[in-house]
Amino acid sequence: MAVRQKESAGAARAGAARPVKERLLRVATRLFARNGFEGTSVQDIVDAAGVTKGAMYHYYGSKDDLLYEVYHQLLTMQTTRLNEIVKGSGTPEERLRAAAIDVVVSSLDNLDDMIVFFRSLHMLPEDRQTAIRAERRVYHDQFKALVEEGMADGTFHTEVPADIVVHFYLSAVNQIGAWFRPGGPLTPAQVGEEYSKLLLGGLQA
Amino acid sequence: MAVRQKESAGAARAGAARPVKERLLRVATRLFARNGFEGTSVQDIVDAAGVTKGAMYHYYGSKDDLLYEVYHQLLTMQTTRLNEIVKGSGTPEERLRAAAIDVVVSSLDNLDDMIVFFRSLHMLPEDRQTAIRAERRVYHDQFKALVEEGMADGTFHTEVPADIVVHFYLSAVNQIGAWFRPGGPLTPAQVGEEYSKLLLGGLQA
DNA sequence: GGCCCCATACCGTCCGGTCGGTCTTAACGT
DNA sequence: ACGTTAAGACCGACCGGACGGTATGGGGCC
Repeated sequence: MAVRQKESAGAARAGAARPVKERLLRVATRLFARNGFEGTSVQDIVDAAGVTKGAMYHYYGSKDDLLYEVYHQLLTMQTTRLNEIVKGSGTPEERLRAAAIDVVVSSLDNLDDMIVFFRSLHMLPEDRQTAIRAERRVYHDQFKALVEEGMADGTFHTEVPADIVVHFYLSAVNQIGAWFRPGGPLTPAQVGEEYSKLLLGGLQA
Repeated sequence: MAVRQKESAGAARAGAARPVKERLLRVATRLFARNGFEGTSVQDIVDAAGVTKGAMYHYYGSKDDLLYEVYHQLLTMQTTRLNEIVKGSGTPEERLRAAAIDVVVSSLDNLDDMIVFFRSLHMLPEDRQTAIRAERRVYHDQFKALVEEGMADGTFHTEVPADIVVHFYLSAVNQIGAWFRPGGPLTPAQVGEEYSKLLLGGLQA
C-alpha cells in the first residue's frame, strides 16, 4: 500500500531502528504543535509517518510517551547549552546576554517543540509532569545564578528579586511561539538580540 | 434528588436565568483550568454545577461556546480597562506604567481564565480563533500606541521596535499562570510592580 | 529456527450532542 | 376567582462514532 523507500541496511543493523522511531517522534511533534495533543489521534500520527499502530506501540509504550519525549529532549538540549554558557568565561553581564540570546535562538530553532511544551504539559500524568518540572527547575536555577552573580558584583540593580526576573524573561521566551512566524521579517538571531536588550536594559544598575 | 435552594423569585422574573447560566460558566472555567479543555467532559461540568446536560445545552450551543465565552469576557474586560488608561492623563511613561501594572493585576485576579486562555485557544474552531485573535490585536495595538508615544517624545529609546516590546511584555504576563500561586508570598499588586519596573527599565532612554 | 520489526483486525470505553418529555411560572380570557 | 394556554427552564435516557490500546501473526535477517 504505502510506498516505502528501502533504507540502507546499516540503520537496521545498529539495532536502534532509527528511521521509524525518529520519524514517529518528528511527525508527532509537528501534529501536536498544529492540532494539539488531544486533537491528534494515534491514527493521525502513524498515517503521517507512513506506518501503522503496531509500529508505534512497538517503539513507544503510549501516546503519553511521545509527548514526554518531546519535553525531555528539548529540555536536555537547552540545559546542556545553558550549562556551557554559565561555566564559560566573561563577565556576568556577557554571559547573561549570551544565555538570553541562546534560549531564544534554540527555542525558535525548535519552535514546534516549544509550542507543544507550553500547551500540552498538563495532559501528562502527574508523575511525568513532576519529572519535567524538576528538569525545568534546574534550568531556571542556572539562569538565576547568572542574574545573582551580576547583582552581587554591582552590575545589576537589586530592586527586583532574581527569581522574578528569571520568571519574567523565561515566560516571555516561552510564549514566543504565539507570535513569531518563521519566514517572517525577523530571524531568530534578531529576536534574541532584541529580547536580550530588553532584559539587560531592565537590570542595569 | 439534588438539594436546591429556592432563589428569590426576582432572578427568574428578570428573564435572564442568571444563576444557572453563570454557574455553568464559572465551574467550566475552573475545570478547564484544572484539567484542560479536552480533559473536562460536559458531564463533569454539569455535575459540578448541579444540573444536567439538558440545562447546559439549553443555555449554550456547544462545549466550544463555553470556552469562547471565557475568552470573550476576559478580553472585553481587559480591553475596556486598558482603554481608560490610554485615554487618561499623565505622561506616556506614567500611563504605560499604569497599563503594565493593570494587565498583571487583572490577569492575576482572573487566573483561571488566563490559564485556560493560553492553553486551550487552539481547541476552538478556526473562525472562533480568528475572532479572538482580532480582539487580542486591538489590545496589543493600544498597548503599542503607549510605547510609541514614549518613543516619540524621547522618554524611551528606539533600539527595539515597539511591536517586539509589546510582544515581549504581554508574553511574560500571559505566562504568569505558569508560576504564580495565589496565597503565596507575593500579591498581584507586588508582581505588577516588579514586572512594570522590568519593562520600564528596559525602555529607558 | 529464533528473534526483531511491524501489519491487521478488533475491543471496550467514553464523549459530545440530541430529543422527547415534565414541571414551574406568567399571561390571559371570562 | 378560576381554568386554560403558552413558554421557558430543565431533566435524563440515548446514539453514533472516534479513540487509545491490544492480541495475533507474518516476514525478513542472523
